[in-house]
Amino acid sequence: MPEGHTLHRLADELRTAFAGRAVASSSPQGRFAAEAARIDGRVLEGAEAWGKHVFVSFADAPEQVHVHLGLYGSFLVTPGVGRPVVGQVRWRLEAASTADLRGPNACELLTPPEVDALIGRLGPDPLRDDADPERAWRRIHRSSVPIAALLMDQAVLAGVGNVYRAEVLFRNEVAPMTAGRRVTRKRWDAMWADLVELMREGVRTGRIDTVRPEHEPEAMGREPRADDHGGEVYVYRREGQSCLVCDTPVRRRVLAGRNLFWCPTCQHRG
DNA sequence: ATTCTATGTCGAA
DNA sequence: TCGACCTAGAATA
Repeated sequence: MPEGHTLHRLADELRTAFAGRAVASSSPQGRFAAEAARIDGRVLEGAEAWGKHVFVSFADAPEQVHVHLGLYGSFLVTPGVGRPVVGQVRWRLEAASTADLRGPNACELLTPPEVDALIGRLGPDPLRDDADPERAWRRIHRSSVPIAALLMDQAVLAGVGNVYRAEVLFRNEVAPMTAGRRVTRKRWDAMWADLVELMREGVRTGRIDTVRPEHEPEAMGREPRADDHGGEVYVYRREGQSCLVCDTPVRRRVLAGRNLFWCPTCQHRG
């Protein structure tokens, strides 16, 4: 379930489990075998997330392993070593703990210039202290592209995915098809602050919860719902169900190949 | 048993 | 705008 919070959480887990330790590195599936062998036995130095990308570094090695989970990748860290391999494991790290990477969009060794180039293509990440939201604003405020598409553009903002996109638009009452240039500065500032808060909470809890206390089912006299993405949300994947705030049926449309969910009543601002 | 779907991204048409 | 990538679990038959 990879949006930015998942990757920052993963970087934290990898550091906690492996930083400062010599790690066994292998590719049970074989597709990362040659690269994994080059890392084998080295001391893992760090792991860091930029948007939806994770970079793992090793002592005495200039190259870093770049991992991108894509739509269905997973990187599971569990205690203990020597566990039998189940299914397709692209990369396995072992040192007291075991980390199994499956189905990634990318798992590759990158040179320092390649890492810099990749990071250079990314917009500010709300989860990073060094993020500069002004860079995102400069792109947004002179764009005719709908704000819903801009939020998903990793060159504009790094780490926001389909759930945070839908939810931050809802929480700030912004109509998704509003052109970037029609979004006010005040609204953008509020959306950025909201993303920082929501995504930090996501890193803390490992799930995406966006519903404010006053709109929780209990407060609204409704039955609690169990969402299949593991959190509580206003509109994401709630097509046809009534809006938690105004009862209007939640709408869905496909925008740039992705499902966009919104409440046509609550979301009316630019 | 098979088809479908997904919180993502790239490159060709 | 579309298919490809590539995996696991859920839904359908």
